[in-house]
Amino acid sequence: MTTDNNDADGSFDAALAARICWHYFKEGQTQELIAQQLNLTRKRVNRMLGEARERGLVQITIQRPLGLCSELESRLTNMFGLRHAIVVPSPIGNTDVRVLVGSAAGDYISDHLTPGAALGITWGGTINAAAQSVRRRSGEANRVVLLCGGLAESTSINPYDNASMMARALDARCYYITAPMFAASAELRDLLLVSEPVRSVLAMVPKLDLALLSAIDLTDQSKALEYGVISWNDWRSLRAAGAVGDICGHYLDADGNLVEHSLTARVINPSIKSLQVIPLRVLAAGGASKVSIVRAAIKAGLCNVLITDESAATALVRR
Amino acid sequence: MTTDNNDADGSFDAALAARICWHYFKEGQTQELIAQQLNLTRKRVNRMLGEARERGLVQITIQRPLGLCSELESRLTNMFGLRHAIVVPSPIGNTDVRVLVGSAAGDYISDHLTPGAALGITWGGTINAAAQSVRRRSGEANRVVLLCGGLAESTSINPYDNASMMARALDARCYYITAPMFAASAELRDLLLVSEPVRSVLAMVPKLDLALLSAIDLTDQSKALEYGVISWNDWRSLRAAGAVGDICGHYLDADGNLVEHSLTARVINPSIKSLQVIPLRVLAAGGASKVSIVRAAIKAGLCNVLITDESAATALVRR
DNA sequence: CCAGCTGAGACCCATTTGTGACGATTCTGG
DNA sequence: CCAGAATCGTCACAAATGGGTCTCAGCTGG
Repeated sequence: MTTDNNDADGSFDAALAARICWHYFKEGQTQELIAQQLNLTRKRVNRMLGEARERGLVQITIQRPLGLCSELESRLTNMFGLRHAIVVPSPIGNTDVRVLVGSAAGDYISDHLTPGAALGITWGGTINAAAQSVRRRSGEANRVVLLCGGLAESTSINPYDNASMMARALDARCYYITAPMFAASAELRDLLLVSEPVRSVLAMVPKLDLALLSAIDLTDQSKALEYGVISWNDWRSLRAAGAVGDICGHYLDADGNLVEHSLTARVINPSIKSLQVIPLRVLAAGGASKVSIVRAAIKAGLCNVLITDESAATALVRR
Repeated sequence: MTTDNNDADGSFDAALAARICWHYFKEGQTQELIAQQLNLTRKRVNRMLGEARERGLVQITIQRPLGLCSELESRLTNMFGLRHAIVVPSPIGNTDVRVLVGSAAGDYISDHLTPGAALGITWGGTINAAAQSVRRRSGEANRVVLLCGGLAESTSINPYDNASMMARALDARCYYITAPMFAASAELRDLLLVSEPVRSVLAMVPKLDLALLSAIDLTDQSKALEYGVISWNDWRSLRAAGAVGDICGHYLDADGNLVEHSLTARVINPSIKSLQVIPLRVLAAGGASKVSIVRAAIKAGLCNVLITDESAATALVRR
């Protein structure tokens, strides 16, 4: 009874969990019965089901289009000239909208990432959720490129974490920018950009097939602020300079123009141009706080596929 | 609030159902809360959730490989030289094994049917379940070809029904053999085989990319008998002639050889040869009663991908 | 016009599920 | 070997779920 955990995780019997999930979700049996048959306690079955869902071992897909949302989708597509728009219902409970949008993003990736294709990703809760809900595949020679530098201080959500999760789910080779998100000085940044291995990873960006981008906002609910990615001071001065958020380290104002700021000279990221030539630039962001930066990103040509939620979509199509 | 039912079905609000499913499965809210938010009764939400699952509007996928089964899978693959083998847990309740195997078959189709590809299918409960659980797609120019004739008397599961469901799920053009499964006489069969439109549909078969085949057994639990597809007399004489079942109307003995019988001269179906050249010949069949015919099908070169359940797989690898 | 049918909501109840408390068992580090 | 921690099973209970019945309104066909 070998349990080959290809997950880098010791204490979780994926084989057993999969079997339990099968009987529960596919066969529709009761947890009690499954426990009896498998010689487990009901409690155990219950917990493993929960854990399996959390780990994305069971994937639940809802047939699109999602009705009401599809009208918003076509209006977004037409209004902004997008390739695709996907709108999911806004949470009615206190669920994190990022999980929902991310889940839809994972589905989108699963459907549009062809074998052998290269995927660029950024970081954040949305991307994290996407990685969790992307359909597992193996042996399709995909590559994942992380489009930003790392954070030394491990927050709950770390770029390297995001990338590694996504790569694991896709059985992809993963390329990291081995540099901080913000270099200590502009000089250091310029140095790092042209030095290996950062240079060659950044050189991959224009050849990516698909980029999964997230939007960092600069509202007072900004996660970047909460996680301490940017200082309170930077937050204030960025806002003062007109920035409404950033895409992959490019700070934009409401019209999609680049904002100059002391921080922008220290960011280690792919150039705007190299992002703009990626065929599918998927921006996944939901919630009211992301509306401005999403609109800016579209204007800046950084997004031709939008995945968002109903509330943000409604705000976007107004005006 | 337009409800565009592209399903050929009046009384079912797919948009609403999708929204309910989203809040329930993705967001994890309670039926009560969803009902409140959407101004529905809890009962209604409950019923729509059930209906949505039945209609395959929500798809639940469990990350493969399914542990214990994966050992059986590799043994099957090696022992019979298959391209793939997929083994799902046998039902522990009184669930129909065909639904489970069919569901796995639907997943397989979803993963392996490339855009523009042509899919041949047969009929039966397994295929029905597969059609229900295949991931919906649209605009991918797939084609579905039904590989057998029809049954005039509408049983609960009719070939034309299966084909139409599958085609609808894939947004595919569907090609039917406009002839009975068994012609009234051998002469009529020969006539039909060379006459339009039967001839040209059969001519498509060798060019199919993927065939989803089911196995009809001749045990005393045979569904063919139950549904009255073959008479009790034929059943007896076919068994007496050594047949253990049929694949797409080709009756085989335990070693995979064709069985001669008065019935075989009246079957309207694609030739063995034309089936054998299809790159992916997926046989989906589970349960103890199918073991012999599955083994025969593999020997006859009618199957290079097998989807079955644990009990059948165990029996197959023994001996 | 009315008996009968159908579908939907209201209400009710048995089952199933999620979760917390508590005690037993195993693991771990000294 | 032992103390403490972590894990796991048992029990209990509240919440959530899935069916059932009942009733009523609207419609149907005679």
